[in-house]
Amino acid sequence: MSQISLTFPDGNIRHYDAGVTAAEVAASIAPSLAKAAISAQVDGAHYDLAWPINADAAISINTMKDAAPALELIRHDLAHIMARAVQEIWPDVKVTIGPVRDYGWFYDFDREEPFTPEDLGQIEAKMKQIIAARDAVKTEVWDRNRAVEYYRGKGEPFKLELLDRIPEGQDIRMYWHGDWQDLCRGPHLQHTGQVPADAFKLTHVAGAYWLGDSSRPMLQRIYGVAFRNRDELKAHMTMLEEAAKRDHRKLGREMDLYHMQEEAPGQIFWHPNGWTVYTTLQDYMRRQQRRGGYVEVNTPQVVNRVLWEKSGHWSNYQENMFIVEVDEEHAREKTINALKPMNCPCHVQIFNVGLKSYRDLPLRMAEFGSCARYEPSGALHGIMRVRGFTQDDAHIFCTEAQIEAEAKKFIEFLSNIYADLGFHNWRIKLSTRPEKRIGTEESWDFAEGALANAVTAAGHSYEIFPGEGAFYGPKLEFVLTDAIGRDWQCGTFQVDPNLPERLDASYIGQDGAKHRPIMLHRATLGSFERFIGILIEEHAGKLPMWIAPRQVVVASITSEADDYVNEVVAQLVAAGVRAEADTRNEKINYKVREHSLGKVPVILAVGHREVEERTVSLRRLGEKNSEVLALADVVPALAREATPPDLL
RNA sequence: GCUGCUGUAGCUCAGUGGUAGAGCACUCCCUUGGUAAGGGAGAGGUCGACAGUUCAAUCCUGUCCAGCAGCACCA
Repeated sequence: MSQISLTFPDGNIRHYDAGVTAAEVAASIAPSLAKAAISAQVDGAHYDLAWPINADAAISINTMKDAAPALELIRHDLAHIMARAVQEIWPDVKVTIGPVRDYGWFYDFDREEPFTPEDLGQIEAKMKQIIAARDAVKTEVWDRNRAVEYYRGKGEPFKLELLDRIPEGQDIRMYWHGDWQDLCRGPHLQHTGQVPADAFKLTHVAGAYWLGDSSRPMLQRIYGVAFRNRDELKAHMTMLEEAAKRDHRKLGREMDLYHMQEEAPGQIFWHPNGWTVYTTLQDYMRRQQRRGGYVEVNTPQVVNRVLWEKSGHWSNYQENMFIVEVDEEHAREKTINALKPMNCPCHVQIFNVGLKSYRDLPLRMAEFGSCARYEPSGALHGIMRVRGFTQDDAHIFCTEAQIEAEAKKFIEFLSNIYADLGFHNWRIKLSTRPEKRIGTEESWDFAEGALANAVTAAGHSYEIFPGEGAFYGPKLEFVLTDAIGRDWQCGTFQVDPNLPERLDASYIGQDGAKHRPIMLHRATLGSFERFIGILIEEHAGKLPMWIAPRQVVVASITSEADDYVNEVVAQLVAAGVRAEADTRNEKINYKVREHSLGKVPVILAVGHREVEERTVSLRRLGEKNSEVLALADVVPALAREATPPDLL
């Protein structure tokens, strides 16, 4: 038998017979390690302790202390244990797949009746029994025909389909614990008892399409979370509770920012507080765009279908558009219009008026464009995914050679704005050519290269999402994460040679001939609605002072201070601060509590003492202590704090 | 759009086949109180909408609407 050399993390090299398992390697080092071992990394790949190692490799033995592999194994094995538990309780349920995901796993089942919350309790109890049984786990490599026979005999159509999808030549591995088996590539723990029985929880059931395809059957997906021990599980549950407190839908109500109601699903009734946030942000963006070399325009809401036919939206986007039929006088047929779902076709109309010269390029045309999209009902989510929204949209008409510089300029523009708004953790995705696309390979190479170079030149990195680009060109997406870890695309930068072509945009080049411009679609915040939602969650409602709708509340401690309260408010308002008086007949405790819950950044309390001394007692949101300051000093200081960062 | 769940006062939620309750919020009164809920009284609901079953429906059934969790969608 041939020998192989395994290199350990400390640089040691040991020699073993080829085919040695990680379990044997661990045993050769120390009995304690053999006992603690759960898996190994072999040349970076995650290996089951029982798999043979056939060639020289770098190896390290994993124990429960290695969080990533430990969690992977625990969650993975729990998926199998759950599937077994379900089949033991309901033998006719068909099993499908059950991958590991953030914080846990899920498994999809095919069953007539829905799983109920009580069922989850029953499944959990059964899982604990399986764990307590400490059934040994074994993996076998099966011949394809045998596996097909087996699943045919058992009547597991989904497994048969999975087998079909395993490429010829790849091992078909069967995973066993007790009498139960599942098709699985592993790796696994050595026995079910290695899974902590008190550190997992089944969380919820939801529908999910088989293989993610909406034309396939809908299965029932059971989600679970799992950790290495009870404390980690508890910490996770606490984290979820904290995240729920940041939910913009809850905070939006508590801060009296907006509401929604069923007569206008997916649309927002902005209250005075919310509209203050909105307009503050919009004013800020308008200043930024002016500085950034944009011109601002405004275009119609209701546009005849003829334009949408030309732009291609009518054939590609119609089911997402609000169609408006108008019975015009004297017209033989109804006129069909659509609310604009995007601003781009209208911007091209402006570009197309008059002749444009190469000297006009790049032409950066911005609009706070109100759009209406008939989003699927199940997609609606608070103010983050709505049917009526306003984009901070712009289209840059330019030449191909200008793409890279414009992209770099935009990334810098966006970085500064995100920083001003308190966002420092965001990612850039580069979506490249999809399968269905137009344009030459050279033009794709060029555009993708220009975007990639621009990101690097602006000092950022990007992740590539192959095939995720639009059919006409690649794009950059700027992604922020919400309170419970969901990603939201906000900024975007897309290269589009298609729409200028369709809508016949052109400019006169240096050579005196007509040329086709490239159009760059770009948005920084994305939509004000979504961005405000993220802003609320990011700051847990404690918005930066300059954005907060009510910046200062001046509260009287005794009604004898009311006149002074009004004087302080008047001075603050005159200095440009959004200040309000609270002279209600309530105790100061009550007022402090209420305005703290309402997320007012600064409360100024005034009583006899402050009236006498012409001071205020200043308390900041989230702080216990207050400080007494001279009114003459406080007004300019707060005015400064309340000023948008670009105006300081 | 699909699967499941939910819809009772402004908010959070009890509850019942015989047309409804709590706490907070709101209004008024008392209280003038020093940094996260002072006390009392009062007002407030077509029990999501529409059908059906029933002597009787907020409760049972059906359809629809909306919300929630996922999935799909998100040029």
